[in-house]
Amino acid sequence: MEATTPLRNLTDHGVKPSAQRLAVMEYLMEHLTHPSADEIYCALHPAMPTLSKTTVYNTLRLLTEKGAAIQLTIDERNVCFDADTTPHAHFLCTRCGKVYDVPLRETNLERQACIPPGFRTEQEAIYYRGCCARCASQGQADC
Amino acid sequence: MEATTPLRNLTDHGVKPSAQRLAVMEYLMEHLTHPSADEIYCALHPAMPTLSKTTVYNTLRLLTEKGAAIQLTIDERNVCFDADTTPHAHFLCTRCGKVYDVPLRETNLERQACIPPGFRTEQEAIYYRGCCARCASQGQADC
DNA sequence: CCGAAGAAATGAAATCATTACAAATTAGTT
DNA sequence: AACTAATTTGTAATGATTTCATTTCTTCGG
Repeated sequence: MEATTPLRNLTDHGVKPSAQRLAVMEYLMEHLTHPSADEIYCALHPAMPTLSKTTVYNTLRLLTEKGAAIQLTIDERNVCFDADTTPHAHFLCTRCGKVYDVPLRETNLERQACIPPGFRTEQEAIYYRGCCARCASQGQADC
Repeated sequence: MEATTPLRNLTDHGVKPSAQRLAVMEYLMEHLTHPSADEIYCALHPAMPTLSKTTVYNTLRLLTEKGAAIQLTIDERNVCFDADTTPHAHFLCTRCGKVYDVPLRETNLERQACIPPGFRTEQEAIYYRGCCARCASQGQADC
């Protein structure tokens, strides 16, 4: 699934490429660490000094609208993004703040809940919160 | 599960009662519509003019820490809250913004994903987004 | 190759949810 | 009543995100 390029990933999802959009897409594909808009901006800005934060926000919205990326609301502090659009869950460590990918046992997630008739599901997400292995081993009493 | 009172719901979860905490808890139990902190504040303020928004935020954090309520991050605009702490999923209609409860087929949600060893899960959530039945029927082309 | 029209990007200012903090109030205890 | 701790209050700060008017690119016909 990493066999595609940032450019193809844009065009395949109907996003007209630009230098900025390519940069954001490339960053997302190379950093599957669920970065926030601000993290992406700060990482890209040195090499692309004219990049504006608004453009990063606009691009991320476009990417999620077109299905080229996923928007995660697992962290109440800020939205973060994932270029891996295949079905998987996420785990937020409330100690270190890191968001981990978690594989799913079944891919047909909709089967899990009884969505009432007439409702049309467009996105689904499974979020876990807790303490990750690293924090648990290094951690204090509450871990 | 609605067989308890706001007062009991507080004390059973180790929350020392106060007029403000009771008011917030009572509002949550009577309005299972997943209100935000601001909605709760605006609803309670007329009858309790000295109530401050900070207290609402503090109380909601306390309630979720003690397990007397659930914090939902399904809406990226603001966190919202649910006094129903039994396992169930949520559906956000991106048209009207309403958050619906969705029953689960299986209650052992952790079985669903492969949480790596050493990770300790403290909360789990299943979120759906899409178009609710009401918006779909009233709705425009995209519904 | 040139210029118009539309699309995209920029940057500054506004918005809005949430938090920080210090002062005031209330509750609990001797 | 007096004292201490817990709670509440209100204002100010923070910080993510959006708005919007202006500027810069693209594209495309002539």
